Amino acid sequence: MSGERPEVERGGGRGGWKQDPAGVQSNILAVATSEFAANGLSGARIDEIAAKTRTSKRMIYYYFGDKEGLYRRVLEEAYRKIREGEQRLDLDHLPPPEALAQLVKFTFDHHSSNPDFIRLVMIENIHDGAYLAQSQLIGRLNAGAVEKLEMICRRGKEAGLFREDIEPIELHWQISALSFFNVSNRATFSRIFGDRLCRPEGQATLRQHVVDMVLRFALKSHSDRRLPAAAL
Amino acid sequence: MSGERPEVERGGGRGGWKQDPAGVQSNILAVATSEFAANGLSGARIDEIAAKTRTSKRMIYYYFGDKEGLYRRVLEEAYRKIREGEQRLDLDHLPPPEALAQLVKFTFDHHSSNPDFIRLVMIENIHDGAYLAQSQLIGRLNAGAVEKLEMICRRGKEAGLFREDIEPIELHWQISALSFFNVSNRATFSRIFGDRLCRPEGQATLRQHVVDMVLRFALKSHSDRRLPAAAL
Amino acid sequence: MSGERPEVERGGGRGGWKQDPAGVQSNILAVATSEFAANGLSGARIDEIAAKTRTSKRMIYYYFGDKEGLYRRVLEEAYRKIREGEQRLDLDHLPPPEALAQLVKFTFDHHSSNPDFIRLVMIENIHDGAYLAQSQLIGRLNAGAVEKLEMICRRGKEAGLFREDIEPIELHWQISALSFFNVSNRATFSRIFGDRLCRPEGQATLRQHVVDMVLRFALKSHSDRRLPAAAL
Amino acid sequence: MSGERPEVERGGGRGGWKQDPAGVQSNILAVATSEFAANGLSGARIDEIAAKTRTSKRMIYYYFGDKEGLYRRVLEEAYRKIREGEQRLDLDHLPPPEALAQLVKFTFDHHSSNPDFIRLVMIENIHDGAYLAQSQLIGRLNAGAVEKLEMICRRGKEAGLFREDIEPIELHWQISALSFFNVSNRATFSRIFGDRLCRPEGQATLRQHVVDMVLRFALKSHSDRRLPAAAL
DNA sequence: TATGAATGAGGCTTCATTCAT
DNA sequence: AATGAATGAAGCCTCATTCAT
Repeated sequence: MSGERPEVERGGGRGGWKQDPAGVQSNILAVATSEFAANGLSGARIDEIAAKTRTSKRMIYYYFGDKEGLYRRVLEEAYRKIREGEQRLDLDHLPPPEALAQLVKFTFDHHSSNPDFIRLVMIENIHDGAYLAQSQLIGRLNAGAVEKLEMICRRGKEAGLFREDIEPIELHWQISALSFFNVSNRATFSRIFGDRLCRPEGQATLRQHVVDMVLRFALKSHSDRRLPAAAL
Repeated sequence: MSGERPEVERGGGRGGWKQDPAGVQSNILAVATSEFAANGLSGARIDEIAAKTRTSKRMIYYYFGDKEGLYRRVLEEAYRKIREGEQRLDLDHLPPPEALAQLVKFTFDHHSSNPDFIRLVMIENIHDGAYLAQSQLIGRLNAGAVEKLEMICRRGKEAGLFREDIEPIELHWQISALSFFNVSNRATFSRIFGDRLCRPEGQATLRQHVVDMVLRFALKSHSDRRLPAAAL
Repeated sequence: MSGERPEVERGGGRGGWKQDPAGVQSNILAVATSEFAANGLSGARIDEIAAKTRTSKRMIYYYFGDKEGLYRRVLEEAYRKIREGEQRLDLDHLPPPEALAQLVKFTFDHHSSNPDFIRLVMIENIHDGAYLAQSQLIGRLNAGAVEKLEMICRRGKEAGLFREDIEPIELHWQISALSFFNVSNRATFSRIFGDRLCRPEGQATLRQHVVDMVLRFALKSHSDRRLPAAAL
Repeated sequence: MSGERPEVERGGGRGGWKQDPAGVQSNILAVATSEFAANGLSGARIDEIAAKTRTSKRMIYYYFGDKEGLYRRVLEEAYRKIREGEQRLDLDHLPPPEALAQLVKFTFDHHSSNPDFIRLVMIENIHDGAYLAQSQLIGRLNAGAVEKLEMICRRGKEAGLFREDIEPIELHWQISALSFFNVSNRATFSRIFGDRLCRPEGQATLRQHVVDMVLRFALKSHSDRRLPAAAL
């Protein structure tokens, strides 16, 4: 997300990016994404965004109407790219516990590699999700976000490996919480408790333990098998 | 944190709050806390804060220097109050698993009841923890933030109930992640997946499952007991 | 400098001065020159400047960035105009003593007719020349400021009329001192000693005596001719 | 002037400078002198002055009424000290040309050693001498400022050494101009033409040449003796 | 004689946005 | 499809000064 400017290639060697509406727009969006991610909605500056763009401030208004319109589009694009990434994951051929472990690892890594997305979601939450609510696109996109987990859970329960009371959406909540927090609160956490958990070894451990945590929660244990579910 | 104005009692109904520097300052801080929590550092307006205060804009600068100075103090006070709340929790008399469960529940509830604090931490993370880094106070305060967990872990391991490779700081990370996300991402999560998990019953379930998750992670299971620690 | 507004002609009476960036800028500069000259850098008010302009306060920031940026440009323009005036003086055809006399008279008159320039230089000196130091332009402009004196001195010495130890730069210092002080300290001097020297007759005498002073200093006298240079 | 705080000795070792109105006032004046000299009337800050004082801002108002009142007193004190210094010069026993030379050297050095005074006069000129005009004290003080020159001129003319048309007040103007400019315009002059004339050797030369210049102007030369005065 | 607390007015600057072509 | 010039509104902050004891 951050710094990504695929459209720079567009226009070839003739410097002819003018008259390339799509290129101009995606250039603006790329710059705006970094700026909003870095500074928030109110903290980002249209002038700053324009300056880092290959066009002018005027074009931002031309294509996106106003600051909020630009922010909304940035948010939509961010969700779209993230969901696209998730789609590429194929877990159907794995045994359910393994599939779940892979999904957790993937989520953890994916969040970790997309800090701008995380920051945009944080920012959107600061705004009570008001802009997300306005977007039809995001609603549609996220419908399929728990599909994979639903499939895994179903298969896990059918195989008698997963506890019966496991709910896909809650599992999603838990996996998200642990993967999201890892990026969102890195700054304050490491300033207070040191950056050991943020360094590569710490991250590897954390990642493995998040997998463990989710599996231990979802899988039937010896005791679960002997006890009624309500006992816990 | 939010809405708390202990100084309102001072001076009573006779308007005698003049010449009450401490009261004026804490009034400003209370208002500023809500405003910064609601709108972020750049989004908050000094004029707006001043208007909701019983004093004038000028006094904000008199006591706090500038907007960032006020924000820094708000952040400090927020951490101070939170840590004060945590201090009141006494878990030494409980068996380790029970103590851990209580700590998790407390954290979950505490975060849930202090959304302004959560928002301030989110905001501070958007700013890369830059203001937190400037505060000596917060550094000192948080030194003791994992003390309780250290005690619980030590007792749990001595009793042979906790896995030997459990680390207090990591446990703190996990508990925080799950409790923090519950508040921080409520807006986007519920707009995407519905608000079932946010409603009272959903919250109760989530809370119990967070406890479960942490305990299942920390406690030795039947299989752990039979296998060497390295097996996991 | 003061009151000069060449751009007023642009656009005529039809109000068509919009879309005339150069005109707007020079209008701002003209007004700002008077205001800074009258009140100093800290004493001048952007609001006041804007009010006397045909455009708005906003445009000042649009074109000059901030108050100091405007002041810097004012200073640059002031030096530029002064140096331009000096360039128009042609002294090569006069015998050296006469040329020197003309140069002194010109400087005396020039300073006298450009009190705003004098005040700006006073103000800049109060600021330790900090803004002048930032300007590349002024450095370049002043490179040629003593050229005329160098020529006169060379010719004067070659003709055996000027003392050999006369230095152009020092002569410039002396001429400047006497011409500058005449304007810069007029207020205090006349309030203390009366305004006789400031009235036309007084100024005429002063002017003539400044010429005398400089010539007596630069020219070989009867006694100089008979004595070795070191005797003085 | 600058940094001079004679009252620091007052109060002895008992730290008892409280209840020492005169000491407090002169402390304020000393600080205010530096600040006004450094920053001008509008540039100086009451807060800054107060902070560098051993009392509080409130006392400045207590003793001096307002900012302008303080400035006026600073100006008065500055003139008083300068004139006091001048009084100590005794030239009556010297032959007139020598006396004049001594007076010029003294003035040149005196200005050079009192840059804060020079700056205050520059600042006062920026304000058109308005505050000086309000001060009765300064009027009285300066009455005697040309007395010495009057005496020297009278003696010089009586001895047939000085030109008859030399006027004390004009001579004062010339000496002042050259000595004042040396300090007042040092910043801009040296930034434009290099600091050669400001370094010790340059200053020594300049000083000697100012003496020469004044003497050559005042003294009858061979040619003056032979020609009628009007010829020049 | 002295003072800590408080302040209205006005300063500089920035912001997202629109005008007019 | 694109743009240089212009802008009203509002932001943050500072200033000299006074209040009340």
